[in-house]
Amino acid sequence: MTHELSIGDVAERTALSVHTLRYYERVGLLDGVDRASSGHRRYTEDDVGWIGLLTCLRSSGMPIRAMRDFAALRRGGSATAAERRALLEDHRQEVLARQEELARYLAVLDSKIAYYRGEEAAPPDGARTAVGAGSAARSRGERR
Amino acid sequence: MTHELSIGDVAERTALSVHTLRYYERVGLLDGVDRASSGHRRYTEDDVGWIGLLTCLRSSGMPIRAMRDFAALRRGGSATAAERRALLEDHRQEVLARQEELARYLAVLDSKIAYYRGEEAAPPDGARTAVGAGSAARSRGERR
DNA sequence: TCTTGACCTTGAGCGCGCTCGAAGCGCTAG
DNA sequence: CTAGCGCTTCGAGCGCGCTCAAGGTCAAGA
Repeated sequence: MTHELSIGDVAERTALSVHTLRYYERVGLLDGVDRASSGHRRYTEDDVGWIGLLTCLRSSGMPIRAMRDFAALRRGGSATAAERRALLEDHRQEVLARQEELARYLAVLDSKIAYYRGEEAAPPDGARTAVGAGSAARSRGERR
Repeated sequence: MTHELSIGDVAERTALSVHTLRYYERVGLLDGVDRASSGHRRYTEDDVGWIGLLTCLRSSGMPIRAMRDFAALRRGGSATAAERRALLEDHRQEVLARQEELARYLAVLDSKIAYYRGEEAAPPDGARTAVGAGSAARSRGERR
């Protein structure tokens, strides 16, 4: 009764486009998706679950490259469980760091907004108000 | 005594590259940067403050396009204060929403990690664990 | 005097993550 | 029978935010 899912079905359920699903497969995030005799992809419930996890990683800011590594480990089976866990824990730290960073920016925004409300004194358009600047330096791209 | 700053000085102080500073000017985020007789840019402390605010907006996920709008309003002087405030408040909401979203993904990650610790039962690699899926649908690009 | 280096402009290039166009096949409803 | 739709592949294209290369000017130090 597991009426194997078409790419369109999966697109609907995961809120990804069929384009993106095919793209994810191309770049190595999804492997071994079954095919019907017609050549059409047939996804299992497990595939959908895995795609859900991928979406969680992606939407929380993990780059495709790292997701690919994670997918590769998964291919390696239970022997790679510790590595996968480590990867997830690293990512968890990134997410926490990002949250904290956002909190700091929020504080800046709040003070700016307060200034515009005329409830607080602040310099004309944003001197002094900036976050550390020398603090968190380089990189990363987030998404959603 | 306000020894006007060169682009290199500002790059150092803002942790942006000189390329980025020139790019920001090109796309309309910074206007009317003074020039020395040599044609070299000379930034004021106020410029540095404004760039700090821009960096805050950018790093908290505001796209360049919206920043451009904000810069345009600023050009409009005090008459646009209310609009600028509204823009900042909208952005504040975005940041809050993003934080909450990250919190949800964090919960997923935590349960996955717990599973890998063998402390919790979870399906083989991520069925069922996904966030709402039909919830927050489209868009946005974040950064840092 | 010569060299170095920070600056200038213009325009091209890049990495990322999709997104789409073209051409074609196959199932199903009318 | 045929129209239409959803699927297939392959490769190109796009939006974003930088980033860099080329070629030139200028000013200070060895």
